[in-house]
Amino acid sequence: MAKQTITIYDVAREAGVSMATVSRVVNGNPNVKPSTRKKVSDVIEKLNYRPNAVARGLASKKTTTVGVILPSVTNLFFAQLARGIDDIALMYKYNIILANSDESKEKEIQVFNTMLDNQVDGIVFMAENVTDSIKREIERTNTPVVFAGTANDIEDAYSVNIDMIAAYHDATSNLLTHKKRVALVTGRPHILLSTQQVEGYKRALSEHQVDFDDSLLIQGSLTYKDASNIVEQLLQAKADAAIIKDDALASAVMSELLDRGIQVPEDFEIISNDNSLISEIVRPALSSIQQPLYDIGAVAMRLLTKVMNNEEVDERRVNLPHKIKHRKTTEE
Amino acid sequence: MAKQTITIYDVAREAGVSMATVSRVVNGNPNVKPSTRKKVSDVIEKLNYRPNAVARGLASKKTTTVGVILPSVTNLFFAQLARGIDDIALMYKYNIILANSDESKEKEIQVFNTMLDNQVDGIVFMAENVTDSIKREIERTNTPVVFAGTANDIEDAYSVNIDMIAAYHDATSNLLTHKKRVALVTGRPHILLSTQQVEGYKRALSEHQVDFDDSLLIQGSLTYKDASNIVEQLLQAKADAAIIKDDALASAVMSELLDRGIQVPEDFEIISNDNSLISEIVRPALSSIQQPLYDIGAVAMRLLTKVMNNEEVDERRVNLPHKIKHRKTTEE
DNA sequence: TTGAAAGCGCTAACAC
DNA sequence: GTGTTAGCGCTTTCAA
Repeated sequence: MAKQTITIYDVAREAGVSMATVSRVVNGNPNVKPSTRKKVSDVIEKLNYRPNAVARGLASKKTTTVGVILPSVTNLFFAQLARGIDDIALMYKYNIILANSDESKEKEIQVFNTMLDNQVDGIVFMAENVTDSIKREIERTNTPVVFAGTANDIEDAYSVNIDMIAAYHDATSNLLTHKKRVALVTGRPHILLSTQQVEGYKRALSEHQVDFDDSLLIQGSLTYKDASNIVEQLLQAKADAAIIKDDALASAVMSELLDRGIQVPEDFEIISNDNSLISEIVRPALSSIQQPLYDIGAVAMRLLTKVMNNEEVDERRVNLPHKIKHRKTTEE
Repeated sequence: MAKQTITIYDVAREAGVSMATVSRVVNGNPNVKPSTRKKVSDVIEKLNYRPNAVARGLASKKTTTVGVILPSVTNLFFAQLARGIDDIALMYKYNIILANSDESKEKEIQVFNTMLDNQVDGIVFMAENVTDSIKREIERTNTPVVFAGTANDIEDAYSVNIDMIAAYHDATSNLLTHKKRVALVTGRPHILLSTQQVEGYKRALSEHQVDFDDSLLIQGSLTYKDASNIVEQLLQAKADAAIIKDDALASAVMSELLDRGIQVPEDFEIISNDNSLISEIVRPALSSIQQPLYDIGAVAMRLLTKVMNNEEVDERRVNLPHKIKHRKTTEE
């Protein structure tokens, strides 16, 4: 037997007031006499009334929920960002709809639109890169969108990130103090993120007066399963150090190197990029570019709350500080 | 300037039909003449009409969204489950609201109720253990709930899992073929999951005629940061093998062991339990209990769709098969 | 401080 | 096949 859903009308009747009054107490509207507030509250308690968020959403045109789109929950990089988003959302009493895009650009657009259908008040968007089609969707809607940890060059976009060029510049410079042939292993070429990383890398190179060597640049949709091939290329190119795009890949590469009797960091230094759990667990522990992942998520969500409330925001685009965390795969 | 939201009414007027007809074509109701279907579809296209899911939810009392509760997105174990859930939800056209409980039992109840407020059609619930208070909430609602990968002893609950007792029995037996002093590192005592794991462990022990030794049982809210303490205890107890509750902890323990010059697997064998990415990446690669995580999630979601549609389900409680995956931390 | 009433955008009988 | 209409449960003017 289905339990009866109890509505605002039931509460009103039972308390001997109008629906409007019940609505007011539920929403903390101050214009209610304390005694009637008490009376209504008691009835709410007694009847165990819970407002229907869907009806509320329809009537008020606000759902107090925000959508979060990320490539994959199993990707620790984005999962960390999600934590920051989640905490701040909770703090500002927004609900979260989290959706995987599964790294598929079609699904990305689909979940984006599903969120709009569900009348989310705003969206935090994360991806490895921003395609033109998703750009178009974002422009078409009035729903505010902020990018978190996602390279983008959209003029007036809300975005929080680190200065990726500077980060890769720093990592490269670090490596260049002990090593001669520093390789760079990034994601697919032509996407903005890779472009930025390569740019930082090249800047450091030229500062140190070393010529860019094409064979030291390895790019692609690489996962840890490609480690063996990558090591092959690295060795061929006589690399003695590398910056590697994520922790899983970096540790796989390191293991492969170790298996071949190459000492890390003596013969080969590594700087990774996620600074996830993995970097601490493997031996030797991975030195890593340290992005304030949680903070990026948190700041992005905070920014979104401002936009949703039409508050003034001074900077649409914020860069948070990064560091190079030296663990055991770089020399002192 | 806000773009005008266009409604079903606009489409109806423009197409010269009634709202009901528009509703019918939007919902694929067959009772529409092809020619008018075409006409309406064209207008929908032209006006770029998108149905408001909130209004639909209110009118139909179905939101076609399901809630997914998990302890943490950064926990790879649950993230894997979430993937399976997500894929099947997509297949059956359900939207997902995913919420972190942050391993807090209060937040767990809060997100549970928020989901009910939002009129989800069903919930997939994941946690390390099921408290009485969440049990009570689940009983209070008519919204179907299925447990995925979470130990529970609720009589008539929908639940998909592995046979944890058997899994730990198998792991222990395996270890016992080469080693004498097999330790067990589990989560907090007194929760059902740990109880099951200990039971499987003890069964194998007695089958192999070895007495249970209290000092070989290490329990608590352990994370990889506790590795050093755990190794201390392990060594003190003269353990030469261990089953360890998750990959992060297992690899941290292994690193600690290695640091102390103890050979794995020669001097010490390890079986881990998540079978995540981490187990493949670390060296030596972790042998592990292999749970069909993705499948557990997928089957749970499939089960939920049946319950939501009032379809017959023959088994409320399903156990999926597990395996012991031998990598490099166990002897052949 | 409170209530009446008109929607929010859609679905689902029911009638034609 | 198609249209009419009464809600779904709530918020929000507006008036009192």
